[in-house]
Amino acid sequence: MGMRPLFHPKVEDITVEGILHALSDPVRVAIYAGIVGQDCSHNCSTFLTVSDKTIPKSTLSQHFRALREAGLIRGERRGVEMHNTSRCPEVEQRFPGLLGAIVNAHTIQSKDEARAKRSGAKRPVRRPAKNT
Amino acid sequence: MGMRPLFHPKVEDITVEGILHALSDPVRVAIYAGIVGQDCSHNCSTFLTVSDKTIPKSTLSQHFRALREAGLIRGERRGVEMHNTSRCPEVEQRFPGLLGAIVNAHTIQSKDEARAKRSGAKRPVRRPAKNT
DNA sequence: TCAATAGTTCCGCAATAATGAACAATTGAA
DNA sequence: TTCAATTGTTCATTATTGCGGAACTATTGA
Repeated sequence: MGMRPLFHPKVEDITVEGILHALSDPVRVAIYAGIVGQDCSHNCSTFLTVSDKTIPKSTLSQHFRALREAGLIRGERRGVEMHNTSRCPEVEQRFPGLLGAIVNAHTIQSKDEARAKRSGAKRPVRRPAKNT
Repeated sequence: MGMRPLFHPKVEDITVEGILHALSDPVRVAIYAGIVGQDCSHNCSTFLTVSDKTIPKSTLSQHFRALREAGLIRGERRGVEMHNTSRCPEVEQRFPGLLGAIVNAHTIQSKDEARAKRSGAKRPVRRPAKNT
């Protein structure tokens, strides 16, 4: 079986559920934040490890697919590697303020976690870890 | 086994992932929107059907639990039934603008869907349905 | 032509989610 | 008190989704 062509939803087909689901995963937000951060491109292998955890490339591939199919990023094959860009403007047009609020919330949380870690507190994580 | 006491995370333990995950489910956003809408209370059985689909009560119970444990709502036993209130203010304090943006985005999407339905278009749903 | 590089797909197993059935808790009536 | 009705929860089973190793595809450069 060959590789199927990359699917990208049209702006009007992007759903809130899709976006929330895509960004409810720590690895995916990390990836997404990375892509949004440097608004230029970004290829996959930049994200081989997220928060001290090595993500297998097959898993990474799936995560990128999830982000793509949620309409959050646009992927383009550039020779042997991928060129990923954020679709922020489009999403912003459809759901104003949504992405900003999410990214912002994540920033807040990261700072909190950093502070908690420094003070040695072991905050219980609500969303149960998926595997060990 | 008796019924365990209802668990509610402290504000500072509420996570973005938790919130996004909780609200990435159509049934749960519907429930949550209902509770936020009439800012007074709301009991479970008001939500027996969501978008032409009857949700079994055991499933509903789990959904309420998910919302509770994500820190989105507060549940209180009032005799035989439940009294659910939104924890909006608290969440707003921790993640300003987040809930507003999500609810707003959902409103936009609902209107789009209604318009699409009127014009008879069958828009593909990106986030695949979980069952059937 | 072939090795190296970068991602993707396939597939088995693990983790999550849905839900019917049995159960628990509270209320009100007899 | 005792019991039926009501409301929600828990358990057990099944279905769905997600992870990740191994094999594969596609492209580039030597």
